[in-house]
Amino acid sequence: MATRTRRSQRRTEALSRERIVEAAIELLDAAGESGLTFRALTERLATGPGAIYWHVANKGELLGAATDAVVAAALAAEPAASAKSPEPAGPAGPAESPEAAGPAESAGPAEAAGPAESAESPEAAGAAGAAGPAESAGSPQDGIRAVALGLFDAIEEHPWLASQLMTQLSHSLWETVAPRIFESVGRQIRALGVPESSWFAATSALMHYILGAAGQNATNAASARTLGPEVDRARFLDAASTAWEQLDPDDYPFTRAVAGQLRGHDDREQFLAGVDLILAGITASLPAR
Amino acid sequence: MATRTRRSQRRTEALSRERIVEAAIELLDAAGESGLTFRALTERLATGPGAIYWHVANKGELLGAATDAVVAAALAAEPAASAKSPEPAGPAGPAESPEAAGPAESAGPAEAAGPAESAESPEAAGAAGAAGPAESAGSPQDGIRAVALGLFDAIEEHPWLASQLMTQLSHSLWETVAPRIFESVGRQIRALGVPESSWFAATSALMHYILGAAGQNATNAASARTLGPEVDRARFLDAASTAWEQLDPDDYPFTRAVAGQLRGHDDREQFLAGVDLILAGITASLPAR
DNA sequence: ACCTGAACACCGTTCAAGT
DNA sequence: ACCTGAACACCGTTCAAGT
Repeated sequence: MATRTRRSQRRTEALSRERIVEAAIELLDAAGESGLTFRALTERLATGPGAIYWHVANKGELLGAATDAVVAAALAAEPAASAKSPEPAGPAGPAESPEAAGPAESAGPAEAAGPAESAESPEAAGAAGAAGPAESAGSPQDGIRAVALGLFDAIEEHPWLASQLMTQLSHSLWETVAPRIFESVGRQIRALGVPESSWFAATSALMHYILGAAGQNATNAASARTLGPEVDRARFLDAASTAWEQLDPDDYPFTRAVAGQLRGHDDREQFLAGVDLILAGITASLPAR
Repeated sequence: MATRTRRSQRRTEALSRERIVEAAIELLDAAGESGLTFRALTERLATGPGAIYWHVANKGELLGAATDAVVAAALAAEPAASAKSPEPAGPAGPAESPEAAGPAESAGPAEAAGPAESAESPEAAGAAGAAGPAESAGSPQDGIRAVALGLFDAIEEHPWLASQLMTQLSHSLWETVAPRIFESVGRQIRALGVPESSWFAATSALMHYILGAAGQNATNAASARTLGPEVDRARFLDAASTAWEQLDPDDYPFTRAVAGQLRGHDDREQFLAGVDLILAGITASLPAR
């Protein structure tokens, strides 16, 4: 049974690119990258493949649009590209408007980001104002941590996102999602007092770390989920840690020594420690105040 | 024409897991991840799919084996797991021996790594000896740069590697390739004088950055290659840079300001600058000597 | 302008059968 | 023990045809 319309499909509101992207994100979240299929999509949207191809060029473009929508939503709480925040969805990029905000958010495991909101760059202080409900700390460091955690959480909620951002980062994504991330991270770098000649290098380094670490974490989480439906994150780390402890002592002395730290570590904490490490490197090479 | 045996296939030496992995790497290098097909594999090896499935469980395992082989080769010049370097290929891991060295190396663009070889950790100084033909510098920093460049080059030569390492990093890879990288990077971290309690965090941060940055770079290089068969890397950066310069000034002031640096930058140099940034952060938080 | 759905070429994987 | 190759279920994409 349940062959059709798991979703009570009114199917009044005509097909649109937005609806297709929304459905694609839902499928990706539910079943990973292999879950996004034109067959599954047509069933969920109650159409034929031709209808989808009328709105979307191919699967790659659809993946790109889904990626952009989720990243935009993740950075929306941030002061990134939101000088005109109240309006529904102004066309942010130059070419093909990128689907507005993200659907399928659903506030996952109840706790969500935490800090967020926070700092605008000092020299443009008038714009941000005191609108934050929470603490709204001020330092650029806090701003960077907030952006980093925003992406970290988005990738954890949408594990397929890591692969897209890291390695599918096609031409079109370079022109839509890369600027979003660069802008959010870079404003804080600028606020930190980094000299302009180092902006690109510092921002790139941070972005690479953030995507790398968040991606790895999401993969581990996904692996853990696959092993057993629940309980399992600790079990996964425990298994990996045990395997490391059994490596050849001559070939892998360091890895064996570090196996215990693998077992005990908290992903989120470790992630932020890495961010702070890079921030320490950046501030250490800052010109004298 | 040319339907069969593009490769003059003697086909005497029986099929083996090694030959299959070797052929898989060749296909991946030649045509990317989508180029690895059981059909293409059977043609190149002059067999049927059943023969391959007798040696290999499925495509995922084959990808994992290819990944492990290439990473092992990339780190082989390093002092990682090579206490017994002359011997052909001792079984390094505990389970399923990992294919020995990498085939398909072919010394790409004639120049290759550069530094490499270099330092063993000080407290085991006797083992390394003065065997290096080149400069063989000594500092742990140089060691880390060498490991980082080794992986950077491997990913550039095998662009499919990034995606495997970043997001396909399945259970089995955690137990074969992750320790290789951890060991190579971690020994230098230890030699740097980082306190043991921070080994895991520091090594992880570096590894995430290395994989993230190298992966991004490989993707860009691949995108550039797709646009035009040659010339193109500069053209690709130029196009992206121009697109960034045309972003909305209100929404993307930082990204616009940094577009010029995107155009001019050298991937390799930028990559090493990021490594040094993290090293600066690590040494900055070192306990007083 | 927008949608339908059969059809095409291709994919990973299986398996009865051979040697 | 190792290999063959037809067959199966599924995939992305196309396209003549409808409204």
